[in-house]
Amino acid sequence: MPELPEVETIRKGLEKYLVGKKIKEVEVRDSKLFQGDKFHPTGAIVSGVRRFGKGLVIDLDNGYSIVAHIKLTGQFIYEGKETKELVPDMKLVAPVPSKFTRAIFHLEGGATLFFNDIRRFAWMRFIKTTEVKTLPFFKEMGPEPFKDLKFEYFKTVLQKSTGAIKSTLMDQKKIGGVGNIYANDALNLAKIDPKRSGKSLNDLEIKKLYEAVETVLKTGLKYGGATEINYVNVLGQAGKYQNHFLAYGRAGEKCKQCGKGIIKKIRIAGRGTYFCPVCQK
DNA sequence: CAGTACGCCTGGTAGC
DNA sequence: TGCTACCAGGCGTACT
Repeated sequence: MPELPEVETIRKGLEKYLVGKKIKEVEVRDSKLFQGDKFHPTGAIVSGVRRFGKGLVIDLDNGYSIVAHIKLTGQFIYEGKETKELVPDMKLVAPVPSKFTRAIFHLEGGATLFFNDIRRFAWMRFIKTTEVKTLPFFKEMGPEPFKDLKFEYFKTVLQKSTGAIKSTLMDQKKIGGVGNIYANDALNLAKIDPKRSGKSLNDLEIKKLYEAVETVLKTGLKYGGATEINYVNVLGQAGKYQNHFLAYGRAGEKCKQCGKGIIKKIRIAGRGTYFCPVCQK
C-alpha cells in the first residue's frame, strides 16, 4: 500500500518534473476527486512539492496548493519530452488517459501529468497554501519518522497504548506515514508479536521497534517503494520492495529473522497481519 | 478518551 | 465476456 516510502518516491518524481513548470489547464474527469473545490490554477507555476505522512502537497506560485492523498490505488503519471523514451509497466498503468484517469494536468511545453485512481478512494483539494495545515488530515497527524518522531515521544505513546501495537504504529494521529506493510515488517524485524499492547513492551523492545521502523522505511525508500496493488512512480514504474518483504504477504513462507518459523496470517482490527509465531514474542 | 467496526470503491480471484 | 461472493485496505465516521 502506498505508505511513506511510496509517497516519498512519488514526491521526488513530482519535484523533479513539475517544479518550475506552468499549469496551463486542468481537466477534472471525476467530480468526486476535488470534493467540490473549484479548480483555477490556470497559469500558475509549480514552486515545490511537499509530503506530510502519506499526503502530498503541490505548491503553486499564486498562493494556492494542490493537496492530494492517493490512498490505495492513486497514480501520478508524468509524460513529457524528457520521459518519452521510458516505458511504464503496462500491467499497472493503462495507456493514459484511461477510464481510470480522474484528472489531467496540462503543462507548458506539451507535458502532461495524469492522475489515475482505480478504486476512487483518493482525494485532492485545491486550497490556499496557508490553509494546508488546517486540513484535519494534516492538523491531526502525529510526528513522522526521519522528521520529528523522537524516541522519547515514541516511548511515551507506546506506554499509553492498550490496543495492538500494530494498530498503534498505523495510527496516523500517533505516528505519521506508517501503514500496513511497514508496520508488519518493523514488528517482524524487532521480533515483537503484533497482538501485544504498546504498554506491555519493555524499554529494550521499544528501542528495537523504534529502530526497526526506521530501518524498514529506509529499505522501502531504497527500493523505490513496494508495488502490492497499483503503486507506481511518476514514470509508471513499479517499486521493488515487495521482493524484500520481511513478513508482509509472506504467509506460509519461512521467517527471515529466525529461519525456523513459518509466517502466519491473522487479522488485527480488520487488517491482514503477518508475523512469525516462533520469534515474534 | 481509546479502541473498534463499518463504509467508501472496484478489479482480481476462487469457487461453482 | 459465465456468474457470484468475497477480498484488499487508508481513513473518516459512528459507536461502545
